[in-house]
Amino acid sequence: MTAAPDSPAAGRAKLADVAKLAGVSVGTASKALNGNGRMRPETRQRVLAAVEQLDFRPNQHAQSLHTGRSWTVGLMTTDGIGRFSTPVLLGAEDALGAGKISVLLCDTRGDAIREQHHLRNLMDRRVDGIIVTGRRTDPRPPLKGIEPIPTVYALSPSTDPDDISVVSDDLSGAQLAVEHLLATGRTRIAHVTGPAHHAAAQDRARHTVELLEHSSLELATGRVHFGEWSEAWGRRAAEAVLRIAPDTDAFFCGNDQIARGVADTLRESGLDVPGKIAIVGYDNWDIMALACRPPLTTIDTNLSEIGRQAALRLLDAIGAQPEPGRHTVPCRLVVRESS
Amino acid sequence: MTAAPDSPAAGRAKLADVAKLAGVSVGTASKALNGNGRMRPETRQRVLAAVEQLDFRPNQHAQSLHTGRSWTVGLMTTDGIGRFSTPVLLGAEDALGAGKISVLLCDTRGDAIREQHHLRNLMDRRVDGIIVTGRRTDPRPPLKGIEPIPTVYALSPSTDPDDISVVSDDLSGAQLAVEHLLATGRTRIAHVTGPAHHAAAQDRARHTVELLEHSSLELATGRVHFGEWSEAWGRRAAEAVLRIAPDTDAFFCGNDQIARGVADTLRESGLDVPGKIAIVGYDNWDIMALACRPPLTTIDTNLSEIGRQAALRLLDAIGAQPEPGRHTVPCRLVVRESS
DNA sequence: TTCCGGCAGAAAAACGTTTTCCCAAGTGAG
DNA sequence: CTCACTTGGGAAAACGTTTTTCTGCCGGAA
Repeated sequence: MTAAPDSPAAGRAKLADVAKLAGVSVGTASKALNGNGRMRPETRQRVLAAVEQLDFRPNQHAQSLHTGRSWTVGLMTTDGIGRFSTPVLLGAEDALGAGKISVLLCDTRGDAIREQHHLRNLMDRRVDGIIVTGRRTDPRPPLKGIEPIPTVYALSPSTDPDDISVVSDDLSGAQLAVEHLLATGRTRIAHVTGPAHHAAAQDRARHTVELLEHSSLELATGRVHFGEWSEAWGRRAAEAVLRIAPDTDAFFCGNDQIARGVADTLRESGLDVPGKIAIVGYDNWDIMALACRPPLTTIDTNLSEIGRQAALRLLDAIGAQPEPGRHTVPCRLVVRESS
Repeated sequence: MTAAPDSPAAGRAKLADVAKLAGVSVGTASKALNGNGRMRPETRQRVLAAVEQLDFRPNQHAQSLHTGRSWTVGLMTTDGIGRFSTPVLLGAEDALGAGKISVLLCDTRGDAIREQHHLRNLMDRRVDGIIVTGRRTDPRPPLKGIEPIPTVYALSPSTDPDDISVVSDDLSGAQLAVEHLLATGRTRIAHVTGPAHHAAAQDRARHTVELLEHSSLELATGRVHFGEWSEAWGRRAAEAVLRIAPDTDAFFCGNDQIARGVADTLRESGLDVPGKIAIVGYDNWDIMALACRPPLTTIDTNLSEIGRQAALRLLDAIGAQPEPGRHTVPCRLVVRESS
């Protein structure tokens, strides 16, 4: 039982088949498809009809071999695909998919050997570009040995200012939080956040202090409480803050987990949130923010927008219009019941 | 200022360059590289040395064009890249990366149009295979129109039993939980889980009931408590259970969020966990399980192992050794302080 | 010496496009 | 009626491999 001559099982149609059916040469068929060259409209129609009839789809390997473009970009993530890189990744995939570009996923697990390995692989595949995303906002050293391949760093900027980076605007985040608290009448604000050696913690803390100074205020406890990005730390820190400054009327927390820890301690201490004390988190991690009692007011970092912009800037760079430097994406305030 | 003849900037070396440097023909150089054909060891060495010197790397597009293999598999995820698909995806990427195969990421966002679009794209790229992963364990209809491309369904099995599926073994999960509770002396066990229309909830509940019957026991409240996969539901359900059956001595929950909700209610009711009541969750979602007070004993579904196995079975299928059917991956009990 | 077999390596075909170059026929002007 | 141009379309080169086929050459046996 052999397949009928024009059955799909007879193997993918190639351009030569299309040409034969349309009664033209391969070259002409190609031109008809791509709109190049000049020919009678009627001829073009014949080719297009043949394409339709045979369900022809060009072989991308042949195309890529000839043009040198693979219509593929590599997406390197250095920390598994965590809570942070995932939205970035999806944003990028979305923006690229619209342009017929596919995403090759590479996870380095934070391992330099693996990173180098993936890099070779991407270069062997002649990817058109690379997006690098990391776990946190701390700057990272640029990829080495990718001379001619356009690259964009998302979330974690490159340490080289001549590279293209797209990052979250921590200043706008701190600003939204502080201004929101001030606008709702809070003046004795405590700041509890992650490890001091994380850029995210450090930057947000600095901005917070400066913004308060701008309004002639200072932190309720006189200092920033650095710790971990965990609920447990939030709980401990809340106790400490209340001991040092019982009149605190707001907590601005470095992330939603800390905020939730704070909320738990306050609730269990019988302190009304938001009646007596307001809480603002950071990240808008829905699972955390919504499960919190009460649901958290928080700062959304627009991660998928960061991914989208990284993709668009990569497209620009591939098109030879790179805009080097560090580009920021503003945050968004999400008001819920904790403030 | 032109680049030195053998500088990397002089453009990628091609096999012809290698051949010229080694003083052989391209064909011979190719054979030397791939270990095919016969030749004097010395000749092979000369070629290899040239490869080294020029840092030659074969053009994958040319290879693929000729061999018809792309050394690429598509990974279709139907629900963004959520908490469930991510580990599966990483497991698969890991297993495939070892075999020099790269992963093309496609997110359908649950949209059929988008799914079809990605499918065309994958076929145009002549991927060697496809892995499909979904949000939950509910079966899904098979991909349409991929006749000749090997496909494996991970996490969400295909409704067609002749397809290859790799899923989590809900029976083993329920078994580990129930046997652990029985072994630690609990006999009045309540089961709180997600929506009744989710296969995961339904299956685990059924197995739980059957396992208890096996030990001549029944559920503390006489029935399964279906609801949502949320902490809020866990909190409400715990109250209900305690009202109906105050002598309940253990909660087996359908996921870690529910378990955490239960834990919160119990703690706030002054009931000692695990002294008076034990709690077992499901999923081993570290963020939830560890932040819970006390840290949760829970069932780990080995998601990354599911991804790994899906990849291996896909490799088999690509190698023309498919093993159709539904393959299960057993769960693992993680004991912490809640039991 | 002649033949045959085996071996090293060269030459060429093939994979499926795109693009450049070229030719033939038609059109208009002088 | 020719000449120069334009226009439609064909032929062929190119992309960089792999694989198959082919050609000398050498050694050994008759």
